[in-house]
Amino acid sequence: MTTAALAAIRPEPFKVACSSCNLRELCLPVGVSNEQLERLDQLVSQRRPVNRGDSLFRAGDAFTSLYAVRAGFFKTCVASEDGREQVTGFQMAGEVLGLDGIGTERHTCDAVALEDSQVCVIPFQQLEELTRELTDLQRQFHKIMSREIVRDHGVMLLLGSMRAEERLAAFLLNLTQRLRARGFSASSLVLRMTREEIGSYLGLKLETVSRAFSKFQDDGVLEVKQRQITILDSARLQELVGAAC
Amino acid sequence: MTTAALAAIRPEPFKVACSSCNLRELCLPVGVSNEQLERLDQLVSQRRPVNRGDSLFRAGDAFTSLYAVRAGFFKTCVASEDGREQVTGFQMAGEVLGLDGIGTERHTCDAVALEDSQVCVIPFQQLEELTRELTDLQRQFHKIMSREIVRDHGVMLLLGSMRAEERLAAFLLNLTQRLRARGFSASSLVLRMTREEIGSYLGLKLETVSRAFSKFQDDGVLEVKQRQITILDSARLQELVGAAC
DNA sequence: CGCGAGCTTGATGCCGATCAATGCATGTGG
DNA sequence: CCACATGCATTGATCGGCATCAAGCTCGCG
Repeated sequence: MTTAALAAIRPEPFKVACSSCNLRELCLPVGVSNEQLERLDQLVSQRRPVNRGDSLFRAGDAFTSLYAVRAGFFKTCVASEDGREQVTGFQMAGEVLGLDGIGTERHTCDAVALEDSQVCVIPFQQLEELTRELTDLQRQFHKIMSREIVRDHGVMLLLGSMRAEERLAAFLLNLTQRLRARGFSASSLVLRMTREEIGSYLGLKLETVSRAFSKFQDDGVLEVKQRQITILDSARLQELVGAAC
Repeated sequence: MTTAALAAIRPEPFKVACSSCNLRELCLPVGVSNEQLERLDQLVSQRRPVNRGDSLFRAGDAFTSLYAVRAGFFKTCVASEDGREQVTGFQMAGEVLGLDGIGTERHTCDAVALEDSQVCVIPFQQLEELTRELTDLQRQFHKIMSREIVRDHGVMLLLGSMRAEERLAAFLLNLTQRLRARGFSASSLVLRMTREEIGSYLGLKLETVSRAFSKFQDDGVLEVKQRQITILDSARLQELVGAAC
């Protein structure tokens, strides 16, 4: 039996190839033609597993690569000198980690896996080289960076001008929207992060997050069972968020 | 008399050329060699004045160009659907505006001049083409985007975990640091924005900003005369900010 | 000079932080 | 298998920082 036939029977469980990745419509390859994708496949040849609780990189680490979340869930957080910590984002499949490191060639935040995860390693210097040749890839890379900036502005609006329940509502709607784009239910989700992590992201204490969840449950907007959330009244959740998130 | 001689006597007051711009060590040309700079000069051929109070672009406008602040001072702000507004940044000479528009090909925030200003217009599509050829330019462009992301993370930390006086201290130190990089005094500055705009940026009401200024003055940290600020005790200001900004 | 935008300062109230106790799920060793 | 520890979440009571409301003040400008 040929190796090709063998591969057909028992394919590599996680073949490292953007061209055959089911996330390619959400990730770096968006808009890149199939023949050009082969070039990207050569570049993104390495996978790296990250266990729950482990960090993919830490603030201060030398920057060499970007990472695309292949499976799992991450948080990124920055710390101030006196130890205060701020979660700056949560990343799910298809999203890119490490953009913060380009500017100074050192990472400026920690990226921590919130469940057992796997990332695709994208060596940055080679990516820059390839984007010089593949204009579609260049365009998509620039869009990813720009959207990160726009996302951050949305969080600044949230932190600067919304009240606790509005923040939580905006957070939940953002999560479900991203989950829906990945084919998951729009009304049922399992939180991968603790109340404390949600609070840090939203500029609230964990007790306040918990109270807001309880309030939403009392009002019939959500059903909350620990980290299992069901959205009962999506319209009301929308109303609670006056913001453009 | 030749035109060259004429030009020597009465040069164009604002020649549009990165190669002869005194901001080139802060702006897009950082790290770009002199011969390559000529290519950039061809691209950045247009200046645009923006009067105080006018906007350079607004949320929803089609995105075509980036803008480098040549002279003056800007704020960028996003608005939520229900009218709440959040200042997302203040930009001074050498800083780049418009990065938010790349992702969706529409601007997502307003950029408003806080004093009579002038920007260099950088047509984005042509910039992308040029970065494919000039690796130093590409590198610098990516760094500028990345630093914007890192800056935003710093603001998120500030908004999420600092108290009023800490926020104002961090804001002032950030401003003076950027002014110093432009050759201005590290201890004396004139604010170009109102208390309300500072408050919006810092997630505070204008009264709180005003009180924090008064407190700093009472404590001998600052001298405050309307918008004329003198820093008397820079070390104490640093202490007030535990953060890594 | 008088107007108005922006700033300061005071009095009061509320939202979310803080402190504290309990509940609940998971895991571990006796 | 149960007892207990541990981590996370919920809920209540109290407190404090900042928002809000309100009144004057300053300065530039027509």
